[in-house]
Amino acid sequence: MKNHEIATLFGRIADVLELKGDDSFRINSYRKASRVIADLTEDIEKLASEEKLTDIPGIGKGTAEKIVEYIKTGKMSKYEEVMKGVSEETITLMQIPGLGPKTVAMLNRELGIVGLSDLENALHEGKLKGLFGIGDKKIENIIKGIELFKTSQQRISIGMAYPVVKRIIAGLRNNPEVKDIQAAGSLRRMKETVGDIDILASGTNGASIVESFVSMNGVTQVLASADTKGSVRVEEGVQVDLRVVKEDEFGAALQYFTGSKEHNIHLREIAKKKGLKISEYGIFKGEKKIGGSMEEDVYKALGMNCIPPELRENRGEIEAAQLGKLPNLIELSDIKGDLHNHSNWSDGTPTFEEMAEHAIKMGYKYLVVSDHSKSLHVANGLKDDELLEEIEEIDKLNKKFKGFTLLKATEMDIKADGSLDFLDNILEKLDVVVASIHSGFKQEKEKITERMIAAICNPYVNIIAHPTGRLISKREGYEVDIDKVIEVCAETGTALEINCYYDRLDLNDIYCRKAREAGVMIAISTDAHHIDQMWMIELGIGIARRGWLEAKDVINTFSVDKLKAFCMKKRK
DNA sequence: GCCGTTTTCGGCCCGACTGTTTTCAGTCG
Ligand SMILES: Nc1nc2c(ncn2[C@H]2C[C@H](O)[C@@H](COP(=O)(O)OP(=O)(O)OP(=O)(O)O)O2)c(=O)[nH]1
Ligand SMILES: [Mg+2]
Ligand SMILES: [Mg+2]
Ligand SMILES: [Zn+2]
Repeated sequence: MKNHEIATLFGRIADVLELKGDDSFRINSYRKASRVIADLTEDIEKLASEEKLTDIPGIGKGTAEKIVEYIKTGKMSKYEEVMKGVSEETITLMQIPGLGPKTVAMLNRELGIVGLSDLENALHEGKLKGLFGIGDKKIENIIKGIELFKTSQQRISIGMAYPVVKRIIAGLRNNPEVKDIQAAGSLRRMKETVGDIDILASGTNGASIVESFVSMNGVTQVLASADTKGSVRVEEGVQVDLRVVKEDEFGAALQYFTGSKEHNIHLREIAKKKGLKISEYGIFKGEKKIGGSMEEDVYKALGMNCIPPELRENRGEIEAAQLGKLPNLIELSDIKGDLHNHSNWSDGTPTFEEMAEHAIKMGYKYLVVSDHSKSLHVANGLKDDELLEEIEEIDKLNKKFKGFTLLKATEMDIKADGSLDFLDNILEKLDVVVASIHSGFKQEKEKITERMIAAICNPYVNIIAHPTGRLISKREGYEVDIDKVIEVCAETGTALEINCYYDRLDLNDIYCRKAREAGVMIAISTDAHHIDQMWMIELGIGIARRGWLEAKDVINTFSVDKLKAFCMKKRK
């Protein structure tokens, strides 16, 4: 798919136009186009051939033409044109905190600064002094910004940020000045990666709260500290921003600070058309404040139900809310079991007993034991006789439980040649069959898709695990025609997994939404190899909610009998 | 550059902080 390339090009055009001082609204349009294309689940070439490009909100005549040109010729003349005489390095300079397009352009014009090393040299030689609009403090700021830029890390998985934010909030609650406190930003929206951690607190003594914040354990660097806000870096490397507001502003501030930016802008536009004004301080009619202590005030004022944070990406949730058609999103308490877990029979650490004990503690009614299969030597995959033995063990153990069942399963390898690791005479003895790809990542898209489809068409295969194979911190997924996979899953009654492991989160939110729209059932599974990974089901719930899933779309909201029936149905 | 049941032209979210700013531009969230 060329989606990613085209989105990148529009983003670049926006950057360069900004540098050149072009109209900010036009720049915004390119940014918006870039974003909607990146979010698209359809292949943009397909949409172009059907002349449906301008149906996409944010894509008009101009951008549509540029897309078509790129698809036809592999080039976008607007891009080539604006990039003339501009270096990529110069664009990167704008990422330095405190350095915006105006300053970078000026430095380039006046001192011929192209990249970071030029800038550092110029600073060293004191060349910035005396330039228009640059004083000592500005220079100081740029030096700090460069340091911050050099040491800042990439976006991290929400799974890494999650424990950090829990720890910080628990710590700050010890300060009695804190009335209300909650995570906001991308973390509250459960976005798969977060750029920073945003926390909102309320109370009258902001200084005390910020003081607790910057002096808490784990802080390695204090980036800012004032009466109503603080910003630190913690030992995990991530930046944490705290804002403190008055109690009666908490709702409006939480709405603002949760974002997303695009969601906020869209809401504010609607408010404006209704003669209202929304800001982080409240909802206003003229001078009069008409709400803002509760978050839902903001949505109520616009005639909407409160939109769940996970949906707030400006991907149609505002329109749905206006029509009263928000989905009834799945919740953690709907989950009755975990559908992908490893024991010490393959590469996991827990015994069956330990797994069951923990599952029961989590309120589950069942747990799927899905150890690896024989081809996966590195993971100590089970051979036929070992799997048969495992089945016997589990059957024995199950007699001890009341209202809880360990389900017999395998995570069967889909081998590089497309064949499966067990024959039907083994598979028929299992309750659930999970299948997944662990090899041949570099194969052609057609080949990988073919392997996947073959597995999906096997009447014993119920769930395809980590369907794209991506690892958030390490690699893109393998090339697979996800549209085709979704289509065949829908036809065959095969479920797709949201793998909850923090570095996978695969399916992601947008594929998940797409699968649901196609009528594919979803399994939310942790793929836990240790007991202490089972909490990650919370991450998967976040992804599911971002994918607009309701409880009825998810097979592990089913009772054990209904789940078994779901699996058996395919065999008939 | 995009968009429209009050508009096909004239808008496009709103506010805080900083600096060398004398009335505001640039940057950020
Ligand atoms: N109204 C409005 N709100 C904004 C704007 N920029 C940021 N916000 C709000 C919404 C964001 O979710 C929130 C926190 O800002 P962040 O830069 O931390 O963004 P966010 O957490 O969404 O993403 P991140 O993962 O940190 O990159 O502030 C803006 O330009 N206008
Ligand atoms: Mg953030
Ligand atoms: Mg932030
Ligand atoms: Zn697994």
